Amino acid sequence: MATDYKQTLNLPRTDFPMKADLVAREPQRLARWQAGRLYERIQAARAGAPKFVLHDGPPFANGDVHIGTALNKILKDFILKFKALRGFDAPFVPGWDCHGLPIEFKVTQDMQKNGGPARGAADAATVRRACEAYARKYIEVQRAQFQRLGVLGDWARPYLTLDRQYEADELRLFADLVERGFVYRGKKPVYWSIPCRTALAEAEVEYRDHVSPSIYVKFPLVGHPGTSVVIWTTTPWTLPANLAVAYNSTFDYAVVLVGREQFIVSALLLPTVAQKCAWGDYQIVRHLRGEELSQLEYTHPFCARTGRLFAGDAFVDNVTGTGFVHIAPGHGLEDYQLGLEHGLPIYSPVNDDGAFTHTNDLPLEQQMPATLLGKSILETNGESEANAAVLAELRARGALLHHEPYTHSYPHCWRSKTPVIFRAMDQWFIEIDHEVVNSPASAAGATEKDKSGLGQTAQSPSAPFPLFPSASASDGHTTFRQRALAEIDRVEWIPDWGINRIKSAVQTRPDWCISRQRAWGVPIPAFFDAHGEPILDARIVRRAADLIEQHGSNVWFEKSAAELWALLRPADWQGPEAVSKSTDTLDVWIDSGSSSRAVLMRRAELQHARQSQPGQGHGQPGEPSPVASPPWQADMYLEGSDQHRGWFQSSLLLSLAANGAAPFRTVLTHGFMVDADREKISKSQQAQGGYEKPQTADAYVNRWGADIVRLWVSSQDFRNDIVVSEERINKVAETYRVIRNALRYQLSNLYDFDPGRDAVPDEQLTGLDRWILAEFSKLEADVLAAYERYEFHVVYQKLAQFVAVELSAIYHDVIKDRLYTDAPDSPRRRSTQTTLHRLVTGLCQMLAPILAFTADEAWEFVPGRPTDSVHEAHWQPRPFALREDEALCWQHLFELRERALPELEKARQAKLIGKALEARLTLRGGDAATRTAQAHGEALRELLNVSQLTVQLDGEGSPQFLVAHADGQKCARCWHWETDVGAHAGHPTLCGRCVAAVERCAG
RNA sequence: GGGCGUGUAGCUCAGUUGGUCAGAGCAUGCGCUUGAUAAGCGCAGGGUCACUGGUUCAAGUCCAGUCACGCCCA
Repeated sequence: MATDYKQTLNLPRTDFPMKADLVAREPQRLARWQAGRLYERIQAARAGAPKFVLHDGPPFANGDVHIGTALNKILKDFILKFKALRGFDAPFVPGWDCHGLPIEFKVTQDMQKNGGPARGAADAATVRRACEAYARKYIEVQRAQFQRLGVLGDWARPYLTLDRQYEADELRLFADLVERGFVYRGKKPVYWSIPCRTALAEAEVEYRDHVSPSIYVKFPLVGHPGTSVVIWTTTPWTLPANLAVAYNSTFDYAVVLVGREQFIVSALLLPTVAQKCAWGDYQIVRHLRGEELSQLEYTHPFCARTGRLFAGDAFVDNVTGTGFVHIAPGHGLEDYQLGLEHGLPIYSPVNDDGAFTHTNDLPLEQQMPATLLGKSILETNGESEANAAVLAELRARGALLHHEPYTHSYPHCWRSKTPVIFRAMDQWFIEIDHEVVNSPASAAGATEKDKSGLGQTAQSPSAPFPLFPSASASDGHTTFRQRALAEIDRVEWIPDWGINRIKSAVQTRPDWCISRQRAWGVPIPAFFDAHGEPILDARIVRRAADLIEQHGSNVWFEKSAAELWALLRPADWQGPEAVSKSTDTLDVWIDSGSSSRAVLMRRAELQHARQSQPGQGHGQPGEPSPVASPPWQADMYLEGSDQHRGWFQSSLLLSLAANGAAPFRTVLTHGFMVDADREKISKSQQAQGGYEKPQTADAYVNRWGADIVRLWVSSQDFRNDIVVSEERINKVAETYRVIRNALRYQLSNLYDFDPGRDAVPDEQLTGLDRWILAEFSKLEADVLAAYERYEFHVVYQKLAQFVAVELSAIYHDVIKDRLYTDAPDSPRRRSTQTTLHRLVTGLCQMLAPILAFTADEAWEFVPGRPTDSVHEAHWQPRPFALREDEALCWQHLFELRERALPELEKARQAKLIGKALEARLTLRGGDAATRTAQAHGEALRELLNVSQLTVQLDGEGSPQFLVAHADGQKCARCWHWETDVGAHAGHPTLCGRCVAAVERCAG
């Protein structure tokens, strides 16, 4: 009976499921990884191996993991898994950024909603405790979500910027900056809520319509009697702070005669201005180009001082106003920047209550008239005392040309709902152009550190590594900005245009305002003396760091100024005594930017061996060897390209200033998530209900599984934008199935293969097996190179195409016959099994960084696998090259295959044959390929999957194939058409080859 | 408005220094197979390489400009 013969075949069998069911099965594997401490096992196995340190940029501990954040972590995981697979010791210490406004804002909002203290009256310590609880809650949430993505790391010991030790190290780094003279006190305008008596952040202001007084004011020019420029403003109360007027150098200005006075305004805006100011009868005297205004000076309309005109092309527009913008550097951001450029005082004659006051920025006689003092800016019933008083002054002096109500969008305090003002406040700054010297900084801090005896101090940054090693100036005088730019050149930036981004960020950045009037942050341990003068001293900061390391930073907010001063005042203190403490916190970019000190230097597992070579990847041959890299310097930072101006910059500046070197050797950046229309996706759109697409990582993982998400991440060139769309992910899922099926096919044909017993040596492998191993070896080299360049999309493409073409369409298709029909232990079958075993082993390893779950799942089915998990394996590609003649032979055979397949297809269309095994092929030709075919007829027959092939060498000419139906009868076992079917009496339906196979089995 | 990027078949990507470079895989359509079967194989149709001008004997490949999108500034 024919069906019996099926039992004599070696049909594939495996428990490796065809259906992945990732959503259900991945969590089980994850649980096993965790129970078996996989990360720790990998680390232990790599102890002593060369280090590869990728330092995690801390995501904000707020909300679910966004798909964009998932992309970032997955990319990091690709690299770390790859490095570990290649034998590196590649630890991963994940981190979280915990402080900052979004959390404080949310927490205070919730407190208010829940009937808590209104208007932010809650004390800082209470708010801070709530903030910490909030951050810790989301750290837990995000930790689970990151782990679910298959990201391995030291999740039990992440770094948190709210950890006491972190905060302490951050302050120690800050103390170094203070000691080296980087930190100074200056002024900068901030949003200020008068009723709440507090500074507001951008996120805390809401824009609402508001009616302001719109006024046009004369500013008489010095040396041009009877001539004034005209400015327009909607905040009359800022006029006492006016120190300059801005024009646009690209505009055309008109000088117009009105009665006996001359006014200068933008020519384009003249008609509007003339109408507003009721210049019924005016004439244009002449035109001025913008640059002709640059030397002009004016007299303040009601203060005894003069000001100058400056170009402000960036913000002086030709749409509203007069073409002249009144500048009060203490009351506006653009004003502030222009003021800085021209060395104007950041003058802000408004006190905490929002009332006019004199300050010591200007001589008293130059400040506002006494009639204005004490007037409040805050509106009551739509009227502002300050505005009214200013208008009165202007009217009294005939300076007011026009006044009308004006409705526009204006920032309001989110809590009190009142209009906010922009007001300059004292702030701490880091001076970017600080002059630095080439010699190492004094060790003054170290002695104090030793004395304190509190806590442990992070590794000293100085010891064997000179500060600012990259300095080239011999005169010993360079600015810190120049040092930073030089250091940037020593870092490898991928993609290479990244260096432009970071350089322009460093080149153009202003001094770094590092103080915030917020509660949820690391306190700036400064005091004030009886005169309100600040006390900021490196020794005090270090003692505060020790205190905070012991008690947490809430100690700063809970203890009184006197208590703190008593604890922190150095014994030999000569300076003024403190009477109050600072309540400012550090900019959160100082938090995350300090991780070089608080994490890279702190954690033993992140240290490179001392004899560490200069960073791999940079340093050209022939170039003088640069200073050895410090052992704590990370091999890589990997974040979105927005971080050039963010974390990359803050980390670089802080580490260079305090540790003497950049914290990274290589910086890799990725693009951003965009949707199918290549428009950005954002959480806010989602929140507004306009977006139904889920944008949390979990939403994708729960629908497709982590491996599909990971494969999708790998499939696109992350240096550009990454398209997230259902269509795209479904395509990737399709590729996943193809890969999974190929693995399954390979595993299913190894059920009776024991590599120790059955493996066939290379030189005894069949030609086809040697061919695929050579192809695989090329793939391996390509994939390895792509991984090393971090081009995962190339890995994806190469792997997917290899699986689809070389494996599925060719090799796997062809070897079915030998695997199924040869005797189980025939040399030919064992040769092919040896090859499959090698392929599946290599594929699992190659796939492991990307398909973290699936590669590990398949690995468990590989006979004689060398390690328990694929992630513990050491991937060492085995080159396999064909001899030259062998390679040429296969090249010929595949050329012929290309010609034969269309002929077979034609025959199929003509209903001459169905499957290829029903065909008899005749090849006729005279070229080299045909000669090869004659010599290797059986190999070609097998490659074409036909039952019969005849080769006829015939003069010249390119090869031609003729298709006919195969001769003989179909063998019931192997389905070949053979002329010897029926020749054996015992097996009348079998061909000779099958008779042999069957009898061998039976015997 | 400025800086930095990106723009090749429906999708994701290859296309070194300008001259068979218009390719691959997937998807689609049409067949075949039913011993990888919620699988497998074959064949076919798809692109004026964003657009417009230049340089050149010759340009996805160099230059300029335009448009669209992204990031960062303003």
